[in-house]
Amino acid sequence: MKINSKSRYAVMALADIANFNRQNPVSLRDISLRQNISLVYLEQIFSKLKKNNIVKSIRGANGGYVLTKDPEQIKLSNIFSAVDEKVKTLQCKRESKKGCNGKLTKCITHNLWDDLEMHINDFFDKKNLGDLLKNNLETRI
Amino acid sequence: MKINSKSRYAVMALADIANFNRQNPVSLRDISLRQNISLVYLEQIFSKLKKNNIVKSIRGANGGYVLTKDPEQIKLSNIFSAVDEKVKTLQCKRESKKGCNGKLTKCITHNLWDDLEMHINDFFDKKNLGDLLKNNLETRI
DNA sequence: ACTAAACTTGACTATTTTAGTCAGGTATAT
DNA sequence: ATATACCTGACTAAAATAGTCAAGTTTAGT
Repeated sequence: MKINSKSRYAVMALADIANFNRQNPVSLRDISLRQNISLVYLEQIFSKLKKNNIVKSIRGANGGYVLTKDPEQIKLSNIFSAVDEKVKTLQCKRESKKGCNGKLTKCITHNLWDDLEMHINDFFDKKNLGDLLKNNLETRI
Repeated sequence: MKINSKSRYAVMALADIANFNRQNPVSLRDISLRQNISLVYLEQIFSKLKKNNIVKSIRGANGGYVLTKDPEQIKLSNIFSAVDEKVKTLQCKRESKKGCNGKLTKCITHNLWDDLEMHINDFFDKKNLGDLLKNNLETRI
């Protein structure tokens, strides 16, 4: 089980913005340098974050990105769904309360994966950007 | 985030053994048919489970595999470590309490991934094969 | 008006991982 | 004997990952 780089970078970049400047726009170039993430890759990621209304962009010289909300109001689950990170532990379809893989009964491990999925999603739903900043007051980059 | 097929199959197959017969050896062929998993793939998986002392094999005609312990004593974390499933949400090294990616401070999201990793591992440490069987008494395959 | 800084978009690609297959064994209950 | 079952390692097609590349558009500042 791994977190993919898009999600990881998205969280890092947003935390960087929140950490560095909450008023003025922060340019991707700065984030790229501070967090050591490819600029062009960041552009891809921020395009999605913008579409999902997590950041807004300010164009032109001295432009950049700003958070649309307080860090406390941005849940990790919001960020992940924006960059298409999916927690998917079940192979068979969740909707079919019974019947996996064309059979009549639920597969034997169905409830287990379902449980785990809820567990992880719950975690992401409870953590927000603000929590990250608190955690890193003394060790921030 | 996904569970890979080796881990998923390992859990399914062990649950199948526990569910189907706790005394006599269960052949991979039977598991393959019941759970719809490739026989040769199962052989790969069981080779690892055996090395890690989760099952023992009985060779020859009417042979197969038996659990080495009660289902209640086989934790999912045991199974996963046997088939090399790793929960790895951190990119940087856990050991370095400070200092990620060659920098002097922890990266801003370090504690978050660390937290998540513990969360998931904890879950796998608490669940055992026996729990699976209980969950599936009425809907077993 | 110009221009450099900054964002935008979509196509493309090398590498790695995943999810297996294939071939050719060895061991043993009946 | 021999069929059934386990055992091992090399191999591979397909998908996902982690980006790069090229060619823009927009706009703040001068």
